[in-house]
Amino acid sequence: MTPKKIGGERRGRGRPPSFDRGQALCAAMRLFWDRGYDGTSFDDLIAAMGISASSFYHAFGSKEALYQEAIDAYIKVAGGWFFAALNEETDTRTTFGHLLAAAAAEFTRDDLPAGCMIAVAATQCAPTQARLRDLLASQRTQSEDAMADRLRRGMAAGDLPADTDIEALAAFYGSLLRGMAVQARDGASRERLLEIARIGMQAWPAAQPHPHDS
Amino acid sequence: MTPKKIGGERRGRGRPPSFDRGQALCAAMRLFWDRGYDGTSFDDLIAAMGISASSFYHAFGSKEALYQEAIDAYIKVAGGWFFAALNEETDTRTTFGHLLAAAAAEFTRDDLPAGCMIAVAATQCAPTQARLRDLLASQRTQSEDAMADRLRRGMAAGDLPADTDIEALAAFYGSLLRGMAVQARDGASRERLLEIARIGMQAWPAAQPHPHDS
DNA sequence: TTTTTTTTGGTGTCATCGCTCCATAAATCC
DNA sequence: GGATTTATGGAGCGATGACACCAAAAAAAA
Repeated sequence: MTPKKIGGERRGRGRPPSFDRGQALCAAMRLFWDRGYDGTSFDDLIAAMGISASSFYHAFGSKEALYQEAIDAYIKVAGGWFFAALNEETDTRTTFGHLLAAAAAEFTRDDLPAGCMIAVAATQCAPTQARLRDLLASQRTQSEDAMADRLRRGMAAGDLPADTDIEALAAFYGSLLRGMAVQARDGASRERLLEIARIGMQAWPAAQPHPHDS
Repeated sequence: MTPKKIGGERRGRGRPPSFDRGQALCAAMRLFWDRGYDGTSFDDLIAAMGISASSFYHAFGSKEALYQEAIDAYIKVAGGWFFAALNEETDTRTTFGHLLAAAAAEFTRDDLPAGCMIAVAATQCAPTQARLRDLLASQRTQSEDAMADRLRRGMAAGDLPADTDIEALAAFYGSLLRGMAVQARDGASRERLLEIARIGMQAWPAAQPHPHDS
């Protein structure tokens, strides 16, 4: 096979890879995203990545290791809009409104698989896959923690009533996002997801009545 | 093996089964519920059901056929509390509050697997399992339709503003329930789920201001 | 008792899955 | 150019997964 020039700079001794590792990883991510870990076979992977079994193991080690890399790659993609929305410089309520709207849009892109790669992955799996299950559950926890952090900042800024249960509110929006991801995978339209998001924002804690408020 | 007396009445000619079909199906349902379709192997199944491979195929036909029966059995279990809550004779808002609370309780029973068997099943799977995916998606749609029906009745009874988007509201509570199921599988406590449910009820449509309302 | 019907135990099969090995190819370094 | 290093192609391997077959067993029916 004709070796292709990949990436600008090349150095190091041996034969250069005939494929772009990043592109191959991206192809694997899409496949895992769409079909899950079990639903994606080794042969599916190397076909989609355009590489041979030996190159696969040489470059990625194992299916499970590749999956973990794919998760990391996904977090670079989804974490992009997720944290961008969370770190927006607006009041907390607007931030969460935008976060849900961004999710509705991202879950229904036509250039990527529907839904979220992590939201509902490995919730039902064999005991032998406990590692994957824990990995995914941990990622879900982390995204919820990020939302809780943002809510805490919001409370400090006075955007939320002082008696708001931050953890519960973060769990609520985390649940809603996961449910939206399922809807997306079942074929829900972007508009439908936006409606769900809009209703979800109706649950935003009402401001406490203050003596000096209108 | 000593043939066991099972069920009250026996008739028909041949050798009686040495196991209770209902119990075996129940054991399979629990396993599928906990581990999903892919995560449950043939050997796992016959071990949990306490029967041999030949008895398995004789009684259930195939793994996929058994899964469908297990889904039906689950619907008998979960449909019980689900439709009981939906058909409660109260106002619509109270009904949905009780529905979410019932889900929180049922998703965290200590005598059954956590979460819901259907909520997030087969959202990511191989193309060869399109049948299962469609089956599960259809079940999810049905439960959402049932909620929409109840909301429509509620609107007719004046429990909901006339401009309420019924489909969107049903999709919202459907999403929330699925998200709660994921939380449950990730180990969330019943109390946490109840908090999520409580917040979800804050999204209930506000009554339209009427001239003759207080 | 004999026949008929149904279930069971045990063994075998066939495909797939994830993975490994090794000889060879293609690059750099000396 | 030769040595060294890294990647590739291709063949194959052991385990598992889902399932099939068939003779024997256990019941009712004749």
